[in-house]
Amino acid sequence: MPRRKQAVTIRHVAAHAGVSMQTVSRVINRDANVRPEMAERVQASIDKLGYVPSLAARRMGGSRSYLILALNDRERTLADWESRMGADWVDQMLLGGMLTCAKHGYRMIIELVDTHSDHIERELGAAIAAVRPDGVILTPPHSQNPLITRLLDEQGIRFARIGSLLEGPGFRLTMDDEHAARLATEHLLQLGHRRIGFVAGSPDYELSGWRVQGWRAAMAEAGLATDGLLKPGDFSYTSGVAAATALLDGADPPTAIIGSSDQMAFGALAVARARGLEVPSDLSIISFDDTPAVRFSHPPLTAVVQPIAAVSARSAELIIADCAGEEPSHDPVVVEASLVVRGSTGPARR
Amino acid sequence: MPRRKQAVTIRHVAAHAGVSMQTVSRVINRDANVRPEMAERVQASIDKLGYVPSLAARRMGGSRSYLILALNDRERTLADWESRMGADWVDQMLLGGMLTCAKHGYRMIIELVDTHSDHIERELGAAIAAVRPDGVILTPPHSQNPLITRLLDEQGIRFARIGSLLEGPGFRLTMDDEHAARLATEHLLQLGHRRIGFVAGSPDYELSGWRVQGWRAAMAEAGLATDGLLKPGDFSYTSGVAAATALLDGADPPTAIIGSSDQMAFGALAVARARGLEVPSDLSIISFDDTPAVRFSHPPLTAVVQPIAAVSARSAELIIADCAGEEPSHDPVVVEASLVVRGSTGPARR
DNA sequence: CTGAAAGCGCTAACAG
DNA sequence: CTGTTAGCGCTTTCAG
Repeated sequence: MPRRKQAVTIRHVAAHAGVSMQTVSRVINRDANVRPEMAERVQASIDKLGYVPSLAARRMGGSRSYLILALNDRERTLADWESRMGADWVDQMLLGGMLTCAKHGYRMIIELVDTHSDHIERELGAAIAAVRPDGVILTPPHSQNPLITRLLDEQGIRFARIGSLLEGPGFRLTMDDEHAARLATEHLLQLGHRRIGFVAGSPDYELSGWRVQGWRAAMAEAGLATDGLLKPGDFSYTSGVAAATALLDGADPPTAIIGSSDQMAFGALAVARARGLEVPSDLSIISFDDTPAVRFSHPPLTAVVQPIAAVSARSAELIIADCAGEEPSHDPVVVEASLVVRGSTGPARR
Repeated sequence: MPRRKQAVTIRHVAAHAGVSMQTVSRVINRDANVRPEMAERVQASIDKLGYVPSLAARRMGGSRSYLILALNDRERTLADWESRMGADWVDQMLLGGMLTCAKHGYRMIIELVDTHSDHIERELGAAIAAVRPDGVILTPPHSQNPLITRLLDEQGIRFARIGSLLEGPGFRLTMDDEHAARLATEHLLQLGHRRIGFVAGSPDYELSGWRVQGWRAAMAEAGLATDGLLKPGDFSYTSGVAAATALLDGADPPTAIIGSSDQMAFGALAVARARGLEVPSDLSIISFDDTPAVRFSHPPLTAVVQPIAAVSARSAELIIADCAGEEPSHDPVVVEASLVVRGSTGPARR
């Protein structure tokens, strides 16, 4: 094989511009201590030679790695990919995170880690040792896993926790699930619904509780009772079926159901269909997530949109700004979710 | 901020095991020239200390970067992500490529590059200079872009070309689109169809031609004419609508249509519906790609499955084996596509 | 504001 | 088979 063409290094640029390597380094790192004309000259050489610094060498030099790790739950992610049902959580993370990284010269690397695993620390530790990322973006349920956050904290690696408000290190970001649940509930209230059922998400997720709170609060403000209207679930289709069945079998069944995930809402839709209930005329349904599938059901689902791309982008920004030395606030960042009205919600039947 | 905990390096392991750094290096690189007992002792120290070599340092040492770049078309990928219609090309690449990389200690980095851009070389060159990947996986249409393949070749970077059989450097992989088109055509022939329309994909893609060939060959073998049955398309929904319209407006309209993409097949489905044709009783439809959306249409589409995960995995394997010094064959690798029969195909109407 | 020196963690090329 | 030596390309000291 032909010898790999030697790439242009900082040394070449230095020679070309007639300055020290150090000055070139200062220019590429936007260091203030460079005379403008000097910087300009160096920049000209950089452009001329098409110089791009090597990530590996920069890392070795003792500075940043310009790498951000996006951690996702291995089991769930693989199941999503293999089932090919269109769940696009990772894509949205890439859309927001990767593009933001690119804008700042960073790259994003996706990493899958088991949640329910005793060697979680070994797995994550190995990834960190190998990659030495400048930051890690944690999604639920990792974002609230103390094994993970502690490890990261000990290693002095900054990280963002999406969907967690637990005290502790790391940037916290939420999509204000409570508010989102209110939005959904209020939409139904405006349509005249009075009995609105709610299917909770897995209790392992902080945000499951927030969503219940939002629904409860909106119902309370409307002066409505919630007795028998809350059913547990775990985000899965089957749990949605079970919850909807329980809800509709109740003494005073709801005319609308909010599911804490798209899958659970689909479960409710199936139950409705099986019982000959028309959606939305007999039963309105709202889901959480707004994954692609909700666009394809009949009717398509009114859904709470999780702005994953936006929150990933913010996560990356927080990490990158922190790397750059900007002293950032550690207050939770809120990227508000919104409601997209589609065909699964309509006026309550009188 | 607390000083970043100094990670364990090869030096620590060497000291712990009482050997030279070089010996440790040999062990982690599975070099043959190490006595088994020695290797065992070193490995014990590695495990004890939880040592994981730094990617950056390995790169700097002059060996591999353990990074593989997966190049995708920027415009199309972003459009897919933003539309949230469930296209999962990137996910499938990750599923196959990332997992394979992980198995060998590599990581995969997704990179988006404009196809129709004059600064394509600058963009790609910069990515390569920064990352110094050990290999690049090219998907269509990049895989047949001479600007890209030449650049990679000049830089001495190995790469895999998915969906291209053009002569030249790089590993070539296909999903045997010709065979796939035959499969689809033969399925329809068996159902008694004699007039089978075909909507071609964008002529910018080599595989568009292969698919047409497969269809033509199968028709010829069945002794059937193809006059007026081939319509051009560009993979898009609207082109599918146009093609299906032209086909059904023809003198002797087809009873079945094969679309070279899911989107074009959806276009055909829409046209059929608009004309009051029942699918599959009045018109059978088959699509190429098998993206998630085909599972959600009514009826769900019979489709040619593009085994993107498998072909990405093979790509990564080829690159990694090549890096490891194994002398690989440069014959095209074929990962066969398959046909999934769903509800959009049925017996031809008599 | 700029330059020189030292070293990051690892591996290649040699010695032994 | 194992150890020694010399960098890789950059950034961090620290001088000027």
